[in-house]
Amino acid sequence: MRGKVKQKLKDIYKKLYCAFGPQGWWPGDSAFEVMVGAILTQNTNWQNVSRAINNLKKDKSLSINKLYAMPAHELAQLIRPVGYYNIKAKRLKNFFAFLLKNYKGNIRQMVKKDLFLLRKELLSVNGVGEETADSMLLYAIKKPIFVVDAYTRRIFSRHKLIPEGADYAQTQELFMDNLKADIKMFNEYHALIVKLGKDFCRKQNPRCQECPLRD
DNA sequence: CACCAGGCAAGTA
DNA sequence: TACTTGCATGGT
Repeated sequence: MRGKVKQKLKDIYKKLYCAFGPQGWWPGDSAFEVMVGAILTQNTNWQNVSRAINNLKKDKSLSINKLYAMPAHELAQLIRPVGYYNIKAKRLKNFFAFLLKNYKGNIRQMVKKDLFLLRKELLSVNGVGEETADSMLLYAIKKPIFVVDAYTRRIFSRHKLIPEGADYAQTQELFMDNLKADIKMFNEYHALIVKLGKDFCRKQNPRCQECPLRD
């Protein structure tokens, strides 16, 4: 019975990968940039995040020391395109404070830490929730953890692999309990789910008929 | 015009 | 515990 689920998850991955190819996530020049992007992208599209990050680069302030020292209202203006810019400026600052206090601002020092201990620490930062924490862990410091988002729950509950209204942990367990902990595959799988969701599963999207998962 | 995008925390009952 | 609401820009 469980074997069927494993096979189904593998098949879906294969179909997505064949249909869309590797997505090459996460765009970013450094682990720090990826982590900043993880907070900026909350409930927003990547194009807007890209603009905000370009603003930070153009201002030569994309470093923890510069950003931590910058007044919140000034940071907020630079990240304006992402929306929710006031609250996200605070969230970034909370995260920087955490990074400075616990790791001397050095992300390399996080890598040694136990995965689930580190996850718990990240979740203690106000503004870092489960998806943001897992995105940081998988995409910034290459830990084997599966990232869940709204698309993941929608698509996999419709395919009856998780119950309707399954929570984050339950959805994550579907993948972590039934797939080998392969960092590269987790990376692509989540990105492919997002790609599928964006292109085929939006409300009012007539392309649903062409969905690669359709039988 | 409506609706959505790679969420999260705080408030309410 | 389980809903609801605020946060806000930019694309379709």
